Amino acid sequence: MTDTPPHGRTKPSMADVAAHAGVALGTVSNTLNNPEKVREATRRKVLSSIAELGFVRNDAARSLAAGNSTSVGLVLADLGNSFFVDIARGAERALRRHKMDVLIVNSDVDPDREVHNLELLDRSRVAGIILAPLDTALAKSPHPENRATPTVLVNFESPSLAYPGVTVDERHGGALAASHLIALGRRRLLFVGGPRFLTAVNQRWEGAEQATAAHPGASIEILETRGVNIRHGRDAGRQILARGPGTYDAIVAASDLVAIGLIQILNEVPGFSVPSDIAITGYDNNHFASESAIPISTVSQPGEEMGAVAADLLLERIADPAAAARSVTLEPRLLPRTSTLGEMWRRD
Amino acid sequence: MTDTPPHGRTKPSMADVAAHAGVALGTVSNTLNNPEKVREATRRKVLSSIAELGFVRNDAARSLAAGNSTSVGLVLADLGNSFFVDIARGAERALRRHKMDVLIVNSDVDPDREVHNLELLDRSRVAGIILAPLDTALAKSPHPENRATPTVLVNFESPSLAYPGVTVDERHGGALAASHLIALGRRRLLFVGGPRFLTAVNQRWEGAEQATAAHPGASIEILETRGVNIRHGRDAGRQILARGPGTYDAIVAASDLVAIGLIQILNEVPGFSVPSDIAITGYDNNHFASESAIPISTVSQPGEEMGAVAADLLLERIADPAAAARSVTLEPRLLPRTSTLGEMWRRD
DNA sequence: CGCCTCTTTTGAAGCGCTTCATTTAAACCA
DNA sequence: TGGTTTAAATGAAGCGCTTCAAAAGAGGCG
Repeated sequence: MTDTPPHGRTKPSMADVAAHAGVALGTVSNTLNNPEKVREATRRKVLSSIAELGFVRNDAARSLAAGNSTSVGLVLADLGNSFFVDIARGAERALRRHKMDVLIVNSDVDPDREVHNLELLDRSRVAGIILAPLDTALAKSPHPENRATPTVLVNFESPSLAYPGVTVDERHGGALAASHLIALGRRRLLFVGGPRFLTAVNQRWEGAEQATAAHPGASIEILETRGVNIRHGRDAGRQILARGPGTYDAIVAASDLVAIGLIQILNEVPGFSVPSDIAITGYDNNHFASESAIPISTVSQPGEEMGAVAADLLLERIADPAAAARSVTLEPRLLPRTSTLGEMWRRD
Repeated sequence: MTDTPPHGRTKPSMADVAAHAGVALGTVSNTLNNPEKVREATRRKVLSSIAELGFVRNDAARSLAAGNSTSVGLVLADLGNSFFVDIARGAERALRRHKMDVLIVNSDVDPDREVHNLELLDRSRVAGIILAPLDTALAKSPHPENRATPTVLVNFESPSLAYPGVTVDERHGGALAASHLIALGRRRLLFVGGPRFLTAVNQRWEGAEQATAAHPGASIEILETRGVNIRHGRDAGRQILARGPGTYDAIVAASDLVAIGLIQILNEVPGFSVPSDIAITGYDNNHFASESAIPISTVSQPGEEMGAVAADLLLERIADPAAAARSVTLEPRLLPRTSTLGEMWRRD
């Protein structure tokens, strides 16, 4: 009945607000962006007009005019993987301190979508991009060596070191697991994981191998799997049983999921048990690693910290795009639990 | 040394491309948006200039000028919860068919951040928003009844039905679980979950209660917990043991995590086992529900379908914002597994 | 009261694009 | 070949904002 602003129909612009408040366009802009430049009375007038009209600033116009953006894009390889969610959380935490927002795009393990998402963010003119690919997918990117948008890599090293990046020392992680088992008195180790062409898997294996080699009397073999999911762990478990229980007294699994699969199969054998007969370590500190029936000793990747460090590197890069790319390597941490320590370890 | 375009320095604009190709600005635009209006030869010239200069269209400018956007915002309550990731996947699948992109923002269970994220997307002038809140958080939104951006709700019903929405029939899910247990011959049921003020939990309980009431001879009690994580399941398990094993012969857990916790505790008791002594159902079809040592019978929420339906509703709304809000309720599905069927059920 | 300084406010230019009324070139037909 | 259609290309207007030089207003002081 009245002529109150229509309900969310046409979105009011700054000009509408200015007219309604009886001030100039620039004053509205200042009220929002440089309030200290606007007299108290004026500011109040403007703010109440904004409220009354339900004005919402158009960020597309803002960033076009200002030539910068306050959002950062985060390209994640797989939202189903909690490691990437941790990265997102860490990045968000760090960026929120600088009043920046995070837009996440999910590539869902598909390299084509990763490229598409990268392009999407380029077009959107976000302030910067944090790219967390799955292994070697970046190679497929169209402008791998020279992206216009400031970019930081997580979990994968730029072959040319053209980008700043955050990685975790996978070799050290593998070594940590093997050393832990050896320290517990185990001698006949087996590494379970694959495929080997996955950089992370291969480095974990190399680390485990080296650590074992450094210890006379200990030996390690490898059982290559086709993936690192629970299913692959179960398959591997059956193969191990076929080789005869007692062939190995410890397993370094390439992932927590593999470890869970192994335990499910091995624990089915009467009179055989984890960890007394075979101690097992996982990798990733998957949420369920600590929650499963037999809490799994694991190597923890500092996902949140990686995200936070990546955010910091990105902010540096945005501030000075010309500076040399700085790379950070974080150390994984061993979290011993029941699957190696047995009853010595209790939850909580 | 040469004056080739500087490496990713200043981003070339359409005007640069036009100059380089020796055509008018509008022609470049047409090459990109209405190629059929441009002569073959011209188009090629433009395209090669684009490639040569490394031109990337500025979407902020595009959507400002065009007055529309090709991205949809997805506000997720908790990326750590695979249910929400499923929703994202479904929405993406549906929107990709219409060449629309999805930007995800994570509220991380914080209602304030949810509001902030909503505002962020409003400002970004995305084409529409799919909001998947955790329970009743929407009530905190500043303009709950009248958002300017087309919005669709997932997993939570708009109190005033002002928005289209997709929900799942939680009551039916609870009934499904209870009926299943009763059909297996169980009679002394217990519902474990909480807190009750969570709509979903309460409705699951109501459904279970009604289904049980419909069956003479069967009874159901409730054990309210403070949350629906594994920890809460373990706590509840200890309480149940304190009441004496045998008090109940079946449990309807409000979530898979609770079910896992319960099983961990109950299975520790010698001579007592799931499901022979107590059958247990979970809820959510969490990824680990089928992968845990005792695969858990569960009620599956069609997360991906919910996301896809939400996307369709949103597209409808974008096309005709004035149309009445349409709401869709999907039915959950019971997935019987070992935790109720025992050895009758085998993985795969 | 008048002059000078500091604070506010103004409004036009321009960010990079889409659109569309015009102009120009090509194609067709008698 | 001249006139008419149709296809292609042009370029100015304008999307909603930030910026900034310039104008206006407010104080301050002798």
